[in-house]
Amino acid sequence: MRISKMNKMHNLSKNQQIIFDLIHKSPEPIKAYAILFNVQKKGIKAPLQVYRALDKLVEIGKIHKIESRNAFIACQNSSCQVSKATAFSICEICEKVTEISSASLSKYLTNFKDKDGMKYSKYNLEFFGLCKKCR
Amino acid sequence: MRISKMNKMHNLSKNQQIIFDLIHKSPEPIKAYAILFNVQKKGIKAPLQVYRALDKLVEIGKIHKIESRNAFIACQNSSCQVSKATAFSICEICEKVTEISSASLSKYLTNFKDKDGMKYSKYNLEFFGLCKKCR
DNA sequence: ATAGTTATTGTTATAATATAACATTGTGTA
DNA sequence: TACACAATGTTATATTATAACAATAACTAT
Ligand SMILES: [Zn+2]
Ligand SMILES: [Zn+2]
Ligand SMILES: [Zn+2]
Ligand SMILES: [Zn+2]
Repeated sequence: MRISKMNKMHNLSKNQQIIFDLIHKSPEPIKAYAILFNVQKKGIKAPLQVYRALDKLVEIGKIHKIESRNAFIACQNSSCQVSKATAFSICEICEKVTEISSASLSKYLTNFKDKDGMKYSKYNLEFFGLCKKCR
Repeated sequence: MRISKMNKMHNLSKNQQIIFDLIHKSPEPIKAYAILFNVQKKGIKAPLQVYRALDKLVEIGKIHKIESRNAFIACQNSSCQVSKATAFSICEICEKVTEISSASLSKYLTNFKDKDGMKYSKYNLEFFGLCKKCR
């Protein structure tokens, strides 16, 4: 039986793979139009092609959007099957972003209840400060 | 001695006041161009006039930007002198946003250290889920 | 195999969000 | 009064993101 080129394990499609590879090798968050510029040599010509791949990659947790920067990074956790509980530290000088994977932080936030006793299904946390190098 | 029209206590300038008033009476986060549309009758004609007022209002903690929505709400805490430690709950259906003021949450996050022992000077947290009405 | 279904791609145009640059006026301070 | 700084006005432009439509590729279930 022939192996499918695209199966249930979220194997990436051509555009998704091209764009993921670029984000993955980028040392800092990369913006949509910077991605577009970089993949034009691979035949991806239009913003929509980029945004569609980004949407999918975010949906399956391979990348995350840094909301305060409108930029994207590869998941550094290898455990974010879904982007529903994310935390990052962002250096305000060099713009380096690190994904925080702290069991106690995620436990605290996942279990957090507001004053009405309400729990939430998803969160995104961005810390700001200066990274080691920039202090 | 004459009382200054604009003093150190962050009294708002004309445009800042107009725009703050609008945001303050808005029941949900409002976007920059919706603000622009609403204040044109008051003589504010250009996006830059809106964005400049927004920048200042954010800086002094009178409003906050909801990053995932590119929209602005008035501070609901009356204690955010500066926008450096913010947390919100966002309903994914009706888009209602509530500012969370939980002493234990802010204490936890303000004191949070990453695995390098690093503390951060600022954070923004957005929780997502369904509000009471939408469940 | 094959029809039906869904995901992905390609393409053009346009919407929505945000800033640059420059000139001018208002305000607080000394 | 002079200086410095904050705020305003204005035009143009940059950046980020989506709408709408058509075509192809891949998966599902007979
Ligand atoms: Zn991740
Ligand atoms: Zn840094
Ligand atoms: Zn506040
Ligand atoms: Zn709701």
